[in-house]
Amino acid sequence: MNDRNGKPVRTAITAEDGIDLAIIELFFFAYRDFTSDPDEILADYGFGRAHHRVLHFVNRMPGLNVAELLDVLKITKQSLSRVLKQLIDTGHVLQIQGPRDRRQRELYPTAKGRSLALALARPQSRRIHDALQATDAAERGAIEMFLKAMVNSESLAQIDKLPGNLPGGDHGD
Amino acid sequence: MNDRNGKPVRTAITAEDGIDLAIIELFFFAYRDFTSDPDEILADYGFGRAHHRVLHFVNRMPGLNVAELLDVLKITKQSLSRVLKQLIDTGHVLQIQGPRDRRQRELYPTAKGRSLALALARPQSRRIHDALQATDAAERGAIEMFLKAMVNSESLAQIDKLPGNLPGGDHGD
DNA sequence: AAAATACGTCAATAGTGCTGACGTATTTTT
DNA sequence: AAAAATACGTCAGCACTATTGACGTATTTT
Repeated sequence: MNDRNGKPVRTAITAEDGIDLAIIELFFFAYRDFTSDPDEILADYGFGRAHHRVLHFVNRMPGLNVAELLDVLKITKQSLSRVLKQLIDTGHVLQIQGPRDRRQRELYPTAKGRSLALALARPQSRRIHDALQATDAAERGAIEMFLKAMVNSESLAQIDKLPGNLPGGDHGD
Repeated sequence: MNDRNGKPVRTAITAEDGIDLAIIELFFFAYRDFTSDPDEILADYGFGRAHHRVLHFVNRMPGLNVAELLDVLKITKQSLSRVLKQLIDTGHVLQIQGPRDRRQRELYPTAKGRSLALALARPQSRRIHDALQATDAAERGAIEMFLKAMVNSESLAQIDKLPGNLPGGDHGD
């Protein structure tokens, strides 16, 4: 049964195969390690990565409603509900009835939720800062441009809605 | 119960908080969209991201044994076992008894496994290529250096073992 | 008054990961 | 040769995130 499906391929995939392996692999390792910092903190609260994402965007767009949050995260409301419920029950997030449309629930962080969001962002920011220590402004621009160009246009629309992000800050093209 | 835990914070976290929000958020969206390309292909096979990772590294380091694979992926053997079993049962990966140490199982892709690995890497490589279209060599170097600097030193050791990656290719510092 | 919308929730399922425990084949150490 | 360590596989149970489908309620729009 070991070789029923043909012989083993003994050569490695390499750059000759026309694949940008270097960046594919760097991206994988970099993102894994990038998320490991907040993961450790979250574990103390019994939270996971989903809580982090919700908390982050509630802090970045206070007052957004549930539909808007689902749109940013691109998950279903059933997935969101448990995570959001836990964040509300633990006093990190508040729901306030929409002033114009009372069907809506506006989401806000509490002071506690703000504090946790910053604690989660801090090690990530430090990692970025350290990684950029010998980087000049032009290089940083190239890095941001690259990351932005890796994003789908739908996601890009979400990014441009975040405060402090100059819409159309795309220097390329 | 809505405001038992204090008042809503109505201001957004911004760069003033000393956090590099731009890159944190770009990294999140970029990685999510980067993985969405292979995810669609994997769904046709009933596979998930874990299968992708195993298949990728088996193709990049043919003949590696189970312990080495666990070391690269940083998961437990129990987590690996289901995923690896499925890849073997579907004829994408072969296990061959280690020649020197017969306790070991060397992992190789089949032609089918190689083909799928390339099919999964291709859209990611194209996305990278497109993102870099207006990028010169120096900028590309800065991007690779940044990604590499984002990685933990333990992970870096793994990267340097991959074929085609000049060990110590770190230009920084 | 009827239809659409925003949201919450119940139920079932899938994929990935974990810890702990145990068994077997094989190699290394004593 | 016997004992210990190693490499691997597997069983069992659990947690987190995400999915689809269905249904209910309050509210707004038509």
